Amino acid sequence: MQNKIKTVAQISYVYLHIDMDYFYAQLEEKRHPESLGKVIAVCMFSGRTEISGAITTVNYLGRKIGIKAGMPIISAKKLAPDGVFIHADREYYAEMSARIDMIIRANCEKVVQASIDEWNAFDPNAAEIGPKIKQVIQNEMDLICTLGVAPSVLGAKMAASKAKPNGLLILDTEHESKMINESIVEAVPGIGKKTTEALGMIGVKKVSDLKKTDPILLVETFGKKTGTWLHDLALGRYGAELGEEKEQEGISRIGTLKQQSRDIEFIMQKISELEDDAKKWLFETKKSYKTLALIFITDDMALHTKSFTFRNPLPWNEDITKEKRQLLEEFLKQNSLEIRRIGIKFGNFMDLNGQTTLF
DNA sequence: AATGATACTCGGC
DNA sequence: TTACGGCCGAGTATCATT
Repeated sequence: MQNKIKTVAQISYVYLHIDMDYFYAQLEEKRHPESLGKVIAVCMFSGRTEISGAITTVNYLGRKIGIKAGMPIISAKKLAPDGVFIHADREYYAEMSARIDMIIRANCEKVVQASIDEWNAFDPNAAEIGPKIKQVIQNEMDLICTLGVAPSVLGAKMAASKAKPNGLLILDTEHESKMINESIVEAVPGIGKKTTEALGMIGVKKVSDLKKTDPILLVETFGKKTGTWLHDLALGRYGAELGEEKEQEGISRIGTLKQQSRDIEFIMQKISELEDDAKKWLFETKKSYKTLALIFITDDMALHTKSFTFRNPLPWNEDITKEKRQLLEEFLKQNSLEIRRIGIKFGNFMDLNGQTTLF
């Protein structure tokens, strides 16, 4: 304890993860003061029946009584008969997200937006900047969020997960590896149900258990990429890079049919509506695409896709009636179930000379 | 064996 | 016990090419 002046190298707290708490529902709370003290859930209504649809986000009051994203609205209403159920307004959420993005960019050296309500950032002074960002978002937008600050991107993200809602957790190298090692493997982003189950079979429950696991076994079980990554995790090699901001790789629109159907004209009609909307985006962003896909959700809720890649990129206004119909007919030939929801996706963006638009 | 393209499925919010 | 949206990127399977 002699050397109290020793500076904990600030360079070790370089990454931030910023996560808006129950983002859509929090925004709607502000617009619906009558929801104060109540469950508020943001919903996507399919238009099929009065209440058919699913929950997108719910506040913590709702989560406490078991309402979750993805749940049918009718199930949620049974759990919270007095809850406030709001139509999703994605445009508004995107606007608010852009404002938060500006606040974060004004404060950090490097920023990558990870989703509509999540950011990763780099700054040598992350430990000082983190609390400040939280305060500015609170003051300027009246919104709460959770921040994690740590020596690695992974540590920052896991710190935020642990601290939410309305939290701030700053970890140095030692506490970061302690937190990660003591976590159950499922808490690590990138480890889902399947990997968790497979790890459980070889006796791995916590990240620290990975230390006792033969790396060769990990590679044999999970393949080179995942196996090596898991071994690195055990050794405390979390990887430091922030990654590059990625361009959007596709544009898709999905909708629910008024009733389930196998009628080609009826389905083609719905596809055209969705196509028009997606093409607006292609036009506005000046994208040409090489891949066209149709997305089918059958009566049993299973999702299927059929896609077609053109030899050359197509401009937004090129007629693709023939290809659409072909994909639909092919699907109907291979599947006997009725279609409940239908979608269209344009992807594999290129400029018209065939150069990729992604870096 | 590694790499890349394509088609398709899964999972998070 | 069922019920059920609309996106996105990541992951996986398969095949051709090197």
